[in-house]
Amino acid sequence: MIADKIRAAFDEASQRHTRPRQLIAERLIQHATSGTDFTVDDLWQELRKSEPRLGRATVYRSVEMLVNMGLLNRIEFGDGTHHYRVCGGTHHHHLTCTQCHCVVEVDVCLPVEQIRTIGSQTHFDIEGHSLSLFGRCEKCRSAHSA
Amino acid sequence: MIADKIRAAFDEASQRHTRPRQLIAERLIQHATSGTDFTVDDLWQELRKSEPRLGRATVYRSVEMLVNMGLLNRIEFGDGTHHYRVCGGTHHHHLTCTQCHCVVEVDVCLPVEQIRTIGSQTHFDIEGHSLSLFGRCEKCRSAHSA
DNA sequence: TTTAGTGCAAAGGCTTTGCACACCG
DNA sequence: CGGTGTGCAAAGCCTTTGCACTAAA
Repeated sequence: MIADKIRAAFDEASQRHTRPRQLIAERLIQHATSGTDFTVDDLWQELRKSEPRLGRATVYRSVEMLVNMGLLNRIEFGDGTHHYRVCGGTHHHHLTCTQCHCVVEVDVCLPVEQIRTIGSQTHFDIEGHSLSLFGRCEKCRSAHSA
Repeated sequence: MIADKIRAAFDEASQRHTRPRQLIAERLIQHATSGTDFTVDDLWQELRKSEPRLGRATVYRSVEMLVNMGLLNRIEFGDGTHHYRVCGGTHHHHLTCTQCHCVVEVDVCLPVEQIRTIGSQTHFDIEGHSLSLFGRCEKCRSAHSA
């Protein structure tokens, strides 16, 4: 379960159970459950509601840690902005609406043997890939169909 | 030819042939020819050698314009940095070395019918996609094989 | 001459860092 | 208590903006 993974990640990376990290973990679990993505600032604003003194830097530090541990996925948009998203582990990619920035998980992927071929052609040791699809979601299409 | 495309892009988007734009075009043609990618700052530094008074903002403005016209491709790295690259038009993707950041063009791509399927499943009007492969290039692998 | 395009410097946004303090164990 | 983790504010980066000026047409 994702909630356990998040808590385990904090445990593994640190020596103390602090209130800020508990709050961050809780909020991330909610995001994981609802499948919503967020910016560091989103997260900070949300957390500040219940803990006004929580520092922005703390949020940045936790997010960085979780990204390094592979629990949080950084989604880059073409315009240089980016969101984060809890990634439970299964390999998947994202389809983002270019208008409202909503994100949907998709399970398209590159054929494995194609990746292998590229690896041997280029003499690269291929470690990973990221695939982003862009388009307009149903809502935005109908809203702007005029 | 790519050189013509770059010049044509400047012509189309503007009314005057200025020295800064000529210099930028020239430099981009070189990058296109050698297949090297670059940051805005790289480009600015290079141009400053021959034209010390050339402003950073001018480079930013030109790069933005060319990205919008599809002639320059912004490559996002996982760590939030990004490079630009002259893209002659043919559809392709990039394989980047996670160690030295060198970039190779590859012609892998998602099967078209998969994209279509996703579109209808998600009710998105899919407009495009970006695919990045990461790995370690031959040089870096042998250098660090120890 | 006219005004698009430029250079400069200041302002902006996001992120990181330094440091004293708090608080977990 | 001891030291990790925190909050705060300052500093850093990269990028954009405002504005007076330059130089293409």
